[in-house]
Amino acid sequence: MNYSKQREKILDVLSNNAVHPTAETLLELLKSENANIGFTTLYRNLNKLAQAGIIKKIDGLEPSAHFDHNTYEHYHFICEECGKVFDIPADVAPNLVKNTQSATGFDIAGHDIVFHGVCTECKQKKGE
Amino acid sequence: MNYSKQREKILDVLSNNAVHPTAETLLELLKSENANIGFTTLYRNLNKLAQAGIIKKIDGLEPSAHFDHNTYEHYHFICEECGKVFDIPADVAPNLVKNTQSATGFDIAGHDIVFHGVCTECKQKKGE
DNA sequence: ACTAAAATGATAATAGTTATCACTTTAGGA
DNA sequence: TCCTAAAGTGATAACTATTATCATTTTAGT
Repeated sequence: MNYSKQREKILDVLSNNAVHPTAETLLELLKSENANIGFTTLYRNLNKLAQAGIIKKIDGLEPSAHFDHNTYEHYHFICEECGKVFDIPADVAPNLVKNTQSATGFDIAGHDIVFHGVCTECKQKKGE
Repeated sequence: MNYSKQREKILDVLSNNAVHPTAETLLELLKSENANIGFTTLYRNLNKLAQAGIIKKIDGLEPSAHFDHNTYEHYHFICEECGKVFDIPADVAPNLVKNTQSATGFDIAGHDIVFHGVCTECKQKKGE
């Protein structure tokens, strides 16, 4: 990754504004500091930095929502190879809501855990 | 919520295809069963059913991604009132990845927990 | 059956993001 | 220091997933 003035500025603004901005918010922040960076460049650099592990991207891991007939509590795993979504039993995270509620004092209405990685089947295929 | 032929069919297909389909996949499934339901109707009903708690919507809870300079492990809480994102310490879910890995055998490359609800500040405002 | 409320679906619009591509910048030799 | 290939930029267009609009149809209770 070569140096670029723009990327440095983006990282700088991001470091000094740890408020989990969206790309849009970042664009405004950059503009207010007279750094007119095109949104293409912003998106490109955010993705590049996230891929390099320098920043973290918080999202649903996928653009489109999935729908589920099972409304009992459970979580999800999205396979990066085949794109399939698997159910994860809720007991992998016991007392999660209780712990979080007492740690923060927030009213928690709901939550989702999304894992991503490689499922058993695709793991085997890759090993072949 | 009044009865509708279309909604019944959507629920039917969803129940018999517990593979967490996206709206697009559902549309294809419906078409393959000769139920030509417009995508507007599909989206409307999926949202309606999710709101009624009959099905579950799996997504990132927000359309746009947020970026975070802190790459240490932590989770997120999105306030439904003010839209702010708060950090949640990782220790609310001890051994989460280990538990999930041993429960499934999948290779877990990463995960995210997103809580939603009402933050302390907005809770107070609502109480006033 | 009559009617108001609810639902449909075609069309258009929107949001957030990625693709394209001509131009510019960077970085490491010769 | 200058040359060049690789990397980066940014304007424009495109794309994907989803919601808004609204005339038409269906539902359900008198």
